[in-house]
Amino acid sequence: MTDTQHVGPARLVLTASVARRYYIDGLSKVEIGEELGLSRFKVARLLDEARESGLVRIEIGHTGPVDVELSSRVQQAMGLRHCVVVDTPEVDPGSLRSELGSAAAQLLMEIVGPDDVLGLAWARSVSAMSAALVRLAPCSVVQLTGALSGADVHESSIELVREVARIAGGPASYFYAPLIVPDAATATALRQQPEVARAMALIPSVTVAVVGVGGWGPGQSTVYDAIEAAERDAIHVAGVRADISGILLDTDGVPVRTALTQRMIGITAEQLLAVPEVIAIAYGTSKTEALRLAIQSGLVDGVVTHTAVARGLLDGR
Amino acid sequence: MTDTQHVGPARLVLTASVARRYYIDGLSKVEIGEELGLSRFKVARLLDEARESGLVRIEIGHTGPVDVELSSRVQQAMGLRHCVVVDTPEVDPGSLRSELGSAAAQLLMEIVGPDDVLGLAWARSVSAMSAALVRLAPCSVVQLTGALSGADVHESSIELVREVARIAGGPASYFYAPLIVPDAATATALRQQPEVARAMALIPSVTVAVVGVGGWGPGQSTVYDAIEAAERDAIHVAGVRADISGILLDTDGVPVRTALTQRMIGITAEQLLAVPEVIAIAYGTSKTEALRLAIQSGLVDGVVTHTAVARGLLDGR
DNA sequence: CACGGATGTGCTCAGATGAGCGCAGGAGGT
DNA sequence: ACCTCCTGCGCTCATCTGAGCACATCCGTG
Repeated sequence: MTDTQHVGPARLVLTASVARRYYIDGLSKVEIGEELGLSRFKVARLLDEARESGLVRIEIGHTGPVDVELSSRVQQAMGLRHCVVVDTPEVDPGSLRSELGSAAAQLLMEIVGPDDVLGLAWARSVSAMSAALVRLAPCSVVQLTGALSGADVHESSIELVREVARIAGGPASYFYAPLIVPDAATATALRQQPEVARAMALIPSVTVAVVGVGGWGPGQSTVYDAIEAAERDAIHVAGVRADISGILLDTDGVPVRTALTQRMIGITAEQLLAVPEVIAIAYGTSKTEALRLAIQSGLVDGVVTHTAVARGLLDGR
Repeated sequence: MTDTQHVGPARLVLTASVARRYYIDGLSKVEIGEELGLSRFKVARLLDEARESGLVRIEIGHTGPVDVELSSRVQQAMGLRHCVVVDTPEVDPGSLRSELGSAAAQLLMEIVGPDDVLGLAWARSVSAMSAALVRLAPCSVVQLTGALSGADVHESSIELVREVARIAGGPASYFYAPLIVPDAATATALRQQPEVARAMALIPSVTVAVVGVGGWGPGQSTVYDAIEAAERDAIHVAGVRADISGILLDTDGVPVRTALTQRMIGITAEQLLAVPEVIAIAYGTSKTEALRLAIQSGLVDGVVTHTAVARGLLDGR
């Protein structure tokens, strides 16, 4: 109850001595006890007291741009295998994207080995990641989705795959096709093209995939931005709230098949689920709920994001 | 050598998770190992790494006005039984004195028990201490030195003893005599007065003494300020550099007998040495060296001072 | 291909540690 | 004075932990 009950300065200093000897100098409690003429129990109790009273503070700190402590909390809270939270005050989407791209690149460099098969979905953030990659284990690189041309896109899905494969020094599997085609028949036809079929046949062998995440709203998803208003609304009415590189998730994070699904060339929800390690990159607070759904879906095993989104994930619970 | 060698973010976050589970949540290494699928050795190594890399920081903090960490360091470095360092930016001697008086009072309230016999030397800082005393175990209080009248002194040595005894609720032993008399014969005569002799006979029974410390220079020692210039210089030439409530110490911290010694009514160096616990109050950076000598003399067992002096003590080594 | 060094991992075993228990001394009520 | 509660202390025993060792793997070199 009385948390700040009065303790005299002599005891305070004694406690500090014990804490310093233990935590800073690394002595054992027995040694401290012998040195100061205390029983080891007394030493242990003083140490407990020191921590409870806040006399010793233990902090887990930043080392560079990633907030490891927050990363760790999000990882645990959301049940993720990997989580990297970049601590940045940046709000400009472009700068944010390149910072996260860099962090994702570092993560990839660390976790991808020569026996892995790396799958890349098309997303501006994945593209930003490739720009920050400086080396990579010599793994195969597989294209997961068709490309989507946009105003600020200088790289196509194919060029993304080829560039990453070049850095890795491994084989690349790619195909020329758009992510969205006008009708299901065209999609079916495209999928059956030998080149496309051969590339997509490799998808089940992918061990690490990198995908983007967006909400179902303007500016949050390149898919949303690429289709007609009527279809956007229909899909929203169907409950879709998030988009993982073309895979649409409803309000419960469950993948939804829509008319649009038929018209897309890329990895399916089932296939993505089968990938052992899926890393999602998400930036901008407006995507917080989309990211939550993506995690909830079980499709995503790792997340690269920034402080504001990470806080949102934790607070929303 | 390469202290900041490159470690990937995934490992960093894993390390942070382990550190959080261990230091914040208080799990054992075995539990963490089971939870994260690591051997307990791996967990231990990650924790070592975390501390070495500075990812976890352990700080011993301030609680109130005393800098417990610095206190503890000074205590250990100087081989003291007690040390209280008040963290204050204050430089005005009066304010400093009252802050240290308060700290010394708290220390005294803590360490004095009913079986102790408390001896008080005359010093402005000891007077400041009495002003901050709010309660005390019912111990005897003994006057150690005669009084010295000064410009800013409202309390005599006698009043000091009586006031502290009143707060403690114990018997007081005091005598009416000045600290310095004109000649040795007067001093001898005074010491033989029944009242003085009776009071001073109690000095050997003192278990805790509080004294002031000054350097041998203007404004640092009330003794220095109270005598003639010629005598000051002679004593300085004799090597005296510090003054513990009338006991003069040379450049090696060894008590020196001078002509002045004969003329003082108060505790002797031998008697002070015999007191189990002598607490010295010292403030002002100019007294740093005097305090060091006082500690070196072996007469002083506890110190109450402020940050600047404490730093000086440590750095001077 | 053999080699040595560097690195990462888990094992053993002695020593350190934590949880809970019982005891002693003091405070306060009757 | 007596009792009881409460706090602080050290003990025991089962568990945890650290230091050092042995082994596997990787990697560049001769």
